[in-house]
Amino acid sequence: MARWAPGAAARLHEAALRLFAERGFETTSVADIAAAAGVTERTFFRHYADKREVLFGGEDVLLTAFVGAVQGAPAGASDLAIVAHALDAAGGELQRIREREQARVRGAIVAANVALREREQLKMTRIAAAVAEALRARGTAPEAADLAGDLLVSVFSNAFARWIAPGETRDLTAIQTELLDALRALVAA
Amino acid sequence: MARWAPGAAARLHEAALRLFAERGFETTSVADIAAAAGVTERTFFRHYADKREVLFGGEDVLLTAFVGAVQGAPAGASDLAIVAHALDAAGGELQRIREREQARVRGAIVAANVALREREQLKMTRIAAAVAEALRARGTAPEAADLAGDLLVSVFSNAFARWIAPGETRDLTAIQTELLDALRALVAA
DNA sequence: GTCTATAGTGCGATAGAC
DNA sequence: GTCTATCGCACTATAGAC
Repeated sequence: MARWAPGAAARLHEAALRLFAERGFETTSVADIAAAAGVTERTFFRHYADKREVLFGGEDVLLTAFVGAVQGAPAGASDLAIVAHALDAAGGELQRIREREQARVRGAIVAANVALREREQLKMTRIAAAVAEALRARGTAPEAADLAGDLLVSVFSNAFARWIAPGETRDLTAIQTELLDALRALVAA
Repeated sequence: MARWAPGAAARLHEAALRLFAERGFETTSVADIAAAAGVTERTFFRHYADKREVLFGGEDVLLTAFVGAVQGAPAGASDLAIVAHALDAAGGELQRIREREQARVRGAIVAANVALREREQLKMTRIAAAVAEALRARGTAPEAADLAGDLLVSVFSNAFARWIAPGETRDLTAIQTELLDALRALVAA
């Protein structure tokens, strides 16, 4: 018999998700979450640097998927083709590991709180910077790489928001492709 | 003789800028700023909702300039032409009201701290949303409007970062025009 | 695991301006 | 009298230090 039940991080994550959904992010204290998970406040902060991080645990999965796809894109592909390839690869990966309903619950929690929206945007900015860096490593000019990174994040974020919108049933990658086409039309006009 | 010196908000802003530049954002407490401005902590929070806001006072000047330019763009202009027009108008306005050296000091403070970078990104996201809304009001399709708002913010942010980079002497609007051209080339390829 | 600094809120009291 | 800006104090929660 273990001294404590194992999987404290996972229990904290589950408890936090449930309490945030029920009572909101701000009105749920770290003490509440810790108590619900059967640990002390101190243990919460050992697993998560701050209260928001409990909702941003596996965030670098997405970043890694995007960067890996950029690195693995065919040689000689245009920057926009690389972006399209990365969106397809990472979008597919994301759908494999995250259920849409689960994403909807989390999305509603994040949307309801400014501090969480800020954290989400930081995550996306980091992805944009990492993609830009991966493009520069392939030889793309610095300015173009930065713009392409932002562009990828813009298409992904807009597509993701629509993917978790109520009533939406299309594939994430299908929405991404549609938005990328809309972007081409926008800039070509 | 007034009971207190007037302009508490301005004094707090100046004191905060100076102390953040000297000692960093995190290592400067609100009590330090308030003391330097000759008021109490409570007065700081009456003028600024939180510690970061003291650096984001006139933020809606930029948002207003962008939205106004979108609304004032010639009828029948393409979405990209409207974006280009708004960048020119708001970029010119920004240079009129903000000195580059002052922007460099503030930029260094913001760049040195994650919480401030998050706040800055929230500001840019709000601009993107407001521009998208203004475009939708002109009849642009929702998806295209959202993408165009992000695109405007991407060009502006990248141009602004380069404008305050050490050694840079070009006009903000010139950098914006160059980046918008780079974006056209990127998407056309 | 405990202790402490700091951010941020709520509310009543106060002193001038109008 | 009303309105407004400030003070002063008590309080909670986060987060880091020890």
